[in-house]
Amino acid sequence: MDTRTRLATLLDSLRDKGHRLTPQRVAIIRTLVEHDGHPTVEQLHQAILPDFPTTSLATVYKTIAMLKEDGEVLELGFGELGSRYDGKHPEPHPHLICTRCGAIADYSLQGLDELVARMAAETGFAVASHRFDMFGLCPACRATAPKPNTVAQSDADHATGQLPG
Amino acid sequence: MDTRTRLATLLDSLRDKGHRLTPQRVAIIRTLVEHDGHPTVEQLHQAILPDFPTTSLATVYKTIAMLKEDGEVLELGFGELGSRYDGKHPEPHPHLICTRCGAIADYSLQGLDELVARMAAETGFAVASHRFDMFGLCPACRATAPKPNTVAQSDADHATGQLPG
DNA sequence: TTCCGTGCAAAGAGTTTGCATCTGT
DNA sequence: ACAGATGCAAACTCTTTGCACGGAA
Repeated sequence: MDTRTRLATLLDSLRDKGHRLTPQRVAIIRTLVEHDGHPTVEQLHQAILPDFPTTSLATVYKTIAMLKEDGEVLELGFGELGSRYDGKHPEPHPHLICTRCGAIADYSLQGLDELVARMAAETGFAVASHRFDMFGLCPACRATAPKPNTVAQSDADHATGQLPG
Repeated sequence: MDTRTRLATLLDSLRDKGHRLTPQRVAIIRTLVEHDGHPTVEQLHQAILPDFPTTSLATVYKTIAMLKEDGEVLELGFGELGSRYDGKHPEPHPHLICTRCGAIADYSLQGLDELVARMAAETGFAVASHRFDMFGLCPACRATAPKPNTVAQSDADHATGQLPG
């Protein structure tokens, strides 16, 4: 599903559920769906301010809360990196997080769902969702890093994109 | 390694690194290592208050920060469940989290490290650590739950223990 | 004796909430 | 018209920090 279809489908779905499509909401959702990374609440807010200068942070939080309830956004809470959101691919999938530049790359691992199902069967848990994240240095930071183990953090954005998987 | 050995080794290691072994620290660390679950900061604090009534929350946080730096405790940050700590097995391992009663069970999945290594090789990331959590209903809550999909949260403690894995 | 650790209180960040106003339907 | 959304500010939780006192080594 391409971004345009995803946006239209999402908006339809929200309308069907009785949610109102205010300009602010549409702007937030559009940004979320079109964003090629894993934006923070702050980034979403900044992105729509030019179009809707009075939009408050609270509205962004409320809109995200609504989307979360409907399962239309994946929330990635990190301790220090803050919370990031993925409105493009709301289904659980592995992430690779660079502890130096903060880049977050998606990865699709075939067979993961089966693995989760197997663990569920073995333990008796009814697994509804999961989270699989890996932390380390992205290729770019690896090349630049003084020492391969040094862990720092910055806001470099040279690798905020996706990985083929 | 049994709990007793783990405690002694950890204390030795801290001493070797020049940290002072105050009674409060020893109490916090002992509780952390002996705890059969994944205690919160608050729980650790409450646990040592009977022995050291003046201990502050700040000291617990500072002690945990020290242990984290030394890699002697695994921090599990959850959005709503708060942060939990594992001082028994600080190495990354999968967890099964019950979204109804809050129970957190450990699980050891053989072959996980190889899987992570494979993903690292494919993506070029230098993976230093990872996190793999599954969310759903534990066996006990499954049996009690009105509907298998209902997700609620409480502080039931009927299943805070470990799973064989 | 010397720092490091402790404990209190204040500060801080991120997120949520109450409420009056506004608006999509 | 009216239920629902917005925006502002206050509140809230969890965690960190500054600083003077106290205690481990």
